[in-house]
Amino acid sequence: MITPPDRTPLPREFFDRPVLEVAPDLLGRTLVRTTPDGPIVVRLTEVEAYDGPNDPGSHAYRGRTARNDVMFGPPGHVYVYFTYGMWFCMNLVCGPEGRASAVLLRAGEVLEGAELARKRRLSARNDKELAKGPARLATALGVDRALDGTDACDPGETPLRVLTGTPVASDQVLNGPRTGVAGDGGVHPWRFWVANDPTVSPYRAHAPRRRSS
DNA sequence: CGTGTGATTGCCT
DNA sequence: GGCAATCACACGG
Repeated sequence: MITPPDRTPLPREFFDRPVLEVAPDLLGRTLVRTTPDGPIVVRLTEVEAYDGPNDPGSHAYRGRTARNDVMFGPPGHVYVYFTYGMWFCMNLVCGPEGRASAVLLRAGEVLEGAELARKRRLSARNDKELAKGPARLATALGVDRALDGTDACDPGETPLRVLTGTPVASDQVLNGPRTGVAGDGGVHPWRFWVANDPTVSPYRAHAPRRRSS
């Protein structure tokens, strides 16, 4: 018998903890994106931790700027950034406030609203690919910079929130090097994913760009 | 299946 | 000016 997922929103205290505690604890949780056309619901299967100014892989490593401002704010808020000239990726800010740590949401399994996600992810060959990768996840959910700084723990209307869901047992959580992170930041095994889950994105080591002629 | 490369813009040095 | 917390597609085995 299948236990229905718990639909209680995660409180701000959940995120007001060290990012290395929060990141694995997010796996299996339920991400809800509210759109005018209806909700899109995703079960989180892959995340990465970024630990503020002490982490060379973090956007906050070189201090506060206009882009990463939200990371330095209170936990439970959404940090969205634009990258490679085309894509958005989303994070949830963790505690303590001011440390500028955050969890990058990298992949998930679409539980509801797959038909809405498919309209934004026309190249997806099947439903497992709808949110397999951080930019794909953001695209599937219709997340862009308009959501940067929004509060995922607001008790009222929120475009994005996280529910208790059914957290993954710790022996089903694997970890390894972060994807696409260059230099010293690549040494930290701060990518966390659900074992044997087909919606987890393939690992890609960081590849420096070559000059085109 | 794998590897290689072009796309495209904003950010930071 | 260099390059990024990426993706899609082409091509070869």
